[in-house]
Amino acid sequence: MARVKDPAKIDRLFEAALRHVLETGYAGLKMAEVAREAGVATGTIYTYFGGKADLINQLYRHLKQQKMEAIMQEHDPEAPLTQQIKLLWTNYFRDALGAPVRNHFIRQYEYSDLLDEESRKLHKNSYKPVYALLEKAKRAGLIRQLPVDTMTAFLIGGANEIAHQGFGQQIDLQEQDIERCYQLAWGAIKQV
Amino acid sequence: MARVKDPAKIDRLFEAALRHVLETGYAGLKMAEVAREAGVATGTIYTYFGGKADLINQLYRHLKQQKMEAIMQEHDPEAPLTQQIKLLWTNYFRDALGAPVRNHFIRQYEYSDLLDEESRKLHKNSYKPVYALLEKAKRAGLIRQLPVDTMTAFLIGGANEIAHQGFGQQIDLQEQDIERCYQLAWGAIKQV
Amino acid sequence: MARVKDPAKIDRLFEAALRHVLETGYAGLKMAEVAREAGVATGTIYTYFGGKADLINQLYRHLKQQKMEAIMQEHDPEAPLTQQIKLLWTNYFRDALGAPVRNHFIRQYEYSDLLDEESRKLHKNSYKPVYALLEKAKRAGLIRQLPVDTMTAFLIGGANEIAHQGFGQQIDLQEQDIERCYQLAWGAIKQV
Amino acid sequence: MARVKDPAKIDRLFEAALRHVLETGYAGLKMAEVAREAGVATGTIYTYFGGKADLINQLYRHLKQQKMEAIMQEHDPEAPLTQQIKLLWTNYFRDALGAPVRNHFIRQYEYSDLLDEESRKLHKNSYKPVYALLEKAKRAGLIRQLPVDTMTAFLIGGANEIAHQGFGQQIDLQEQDIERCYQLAWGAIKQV
DNA sequence: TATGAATGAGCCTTCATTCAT
DNA sequence: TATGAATGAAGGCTCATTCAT
Repeated sequence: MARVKDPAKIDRLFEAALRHVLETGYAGLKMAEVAREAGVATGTIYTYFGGKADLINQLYRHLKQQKMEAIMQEHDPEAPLTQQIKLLWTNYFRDALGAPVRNHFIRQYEYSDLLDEESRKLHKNSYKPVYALLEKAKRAGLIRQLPVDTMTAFLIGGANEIAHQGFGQQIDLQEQDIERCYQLAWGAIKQV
Repeated sequence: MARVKDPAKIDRLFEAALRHVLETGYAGLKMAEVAREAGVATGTIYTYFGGKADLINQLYRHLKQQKMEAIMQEHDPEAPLTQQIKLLWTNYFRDALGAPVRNHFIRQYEYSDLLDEESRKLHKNSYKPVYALLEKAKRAGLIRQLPVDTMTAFLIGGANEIAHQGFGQQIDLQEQDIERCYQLAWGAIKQV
Repeated sequence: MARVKDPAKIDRLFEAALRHVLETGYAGLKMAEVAREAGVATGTIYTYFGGKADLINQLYRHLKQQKMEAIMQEHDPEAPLTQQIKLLWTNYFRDALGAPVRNHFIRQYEYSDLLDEESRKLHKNSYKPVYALLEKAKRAGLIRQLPVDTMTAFLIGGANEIAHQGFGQQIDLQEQDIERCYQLAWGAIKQV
Repeated sequence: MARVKDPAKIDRLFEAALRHVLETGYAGLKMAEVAREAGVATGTIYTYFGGKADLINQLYRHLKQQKMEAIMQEHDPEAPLTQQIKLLWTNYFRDALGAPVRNHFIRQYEYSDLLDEESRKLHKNSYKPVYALLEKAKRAGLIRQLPVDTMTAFLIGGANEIAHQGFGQQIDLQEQDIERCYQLAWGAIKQV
């Protein structure tokens, strides 16, 4: 009988929230504006979300999940390790440049104390497959014998930096540019 | 004849503002709280700063200048290029880890539209010496033949990433850790 | 589907604003107090008015329109000119004494730079019918051959002065007093 | 030994206060701005005046006294009554047009509750000579047999109105204009 | 006496949230 | 469930007054 919650509204609310929260920050984000841009009444947000903090947390988890899926795209655990590393790095890089707003948001809130328990858990788990892969590669002597989190930092640091620098601009990398960038990243961690 | 403006107040206001703005964001930063923590009355802030935006801009320039000085510390333009690069990178890395709050703040506002003209100019100029150095190294065939901004991204990306991950935690790197990290960074850009 | 805007609130806000603005002046008028006296929350004012300046402008136009209607009450453009003048003057006088607060407010803000374009236009237009009537009377030789704005000043000056002096007191003029006062006003402008 | 209060500063403070209080109202008047325009430090005002209210009261009395002197200029209690009335009216009119700012200020605060006892007393006394003169003229059958305050209202109302309308503009009345205006005023009260 | 930095109460306005419809 | 008017707490900034110099 009663109308049911409308998933399309949630998406529109997510979009509107994301569009603004990076420009204004959490405290500057206006619920009324999010509502207006999503085409719903102010009060309606509270049917879908517990409040501002909940909206941001749900948005975080929504985007984080998208990003994790993007990175694991076509991943084959049976493939050679170097190939797996390259695929994951390339996925990460493409995603960082292709969805800079989403990635900027995730980085911004990753370590903020706005995130609730559930969001934090998701974040923590997101590193696991990468760390596991690098541990294998270490044992295989393919990469340097350094802590995996350090090497991860250098792998994704360059990608994040380029995304950060190009934030707001149109970036149009060719396949060969990606290949070159990967060589930089790989040059950093590969066993010498 | 009257009380004279007290520069120490400015420093205390800077400290208090920095301490809070990263936790709360610009919109969440409360002038009254900054004042209270700096040990002055609310209104006193406005004797030293034009308002919230001006406080943040002056803070940005203050910290950016500190960072630029830290990076150029002991820099010798006559030294061998590889040595110069290593010194600058090491300075950058030490600073990123040693003053994570300051660096986080700078990165946060670097591309925000809160920065005024003067602040933007400072930011723009900050890259010049590094780019110039890398151009020389490229011509000397010491590093890859890639755009200097791309290589810069991979140089500082790892450092930023580690600082970002370790934000809020106590990081205690040994000299040899720094050396190892530099090898990662240098491995990324060095001519193969 | 939601609560609907309540025009009665506007009236209550007008009343409260008028009650205070003459005592305190514009800068001294407190929005919170206006709201409290109107029986609404502070923020509610901003549902109906753009802010303090807008509240005062809308109040001005509201009262000015009331006053204009009061003056033109029962005006008959076909009636003899002297009769028209007498009617308008009497209406003006009755209104000045009967609604001294309203009239004081209008005079106070009439030439202030708080008035926006729309309010100024209203003010400007309000003189037109009186000036037109006096011009006709001049051509008919009924009144002195002097500029109509000068004569208008003497017509309404006495009325305003009495209202001004009696401001805050209870004035209870009899019909014959009004008649006598009109004789003073008419004595000033009538052709000798 | 100690320097003594400087009368020139008082004048400059009066001037600055008068210049602003009409534009902004009492609550909008800024002590710091008055001080700056008078060329003294903010705190110095408090050497000369007890505070904002005292500044305005002293200013009122200062200006009121100036005005009373201007009106009584060349007054000769032995002269014929009609001549005395004409002189006082003319003085009043010239003063209203010649010092519109001063007169506007006086009118504005005349009935405000900002005035202290001393100021109120001065105001009350200022009417006495005019009322006495009109009483004599009434007894002599020169003017209408109406209350003197009513007739006073019509005498000065026109003058005030013209000053009010011309407020802020340059008014340049010729001698003959003044004569004509007096005829209007006299026409109102003279015995018919 | 003069200065102007310092104080902090106070006010306009905003906006997350609630609730009558 | 959807709406948007209503609420009122909170924050940036101002400014009369004080006071150290």
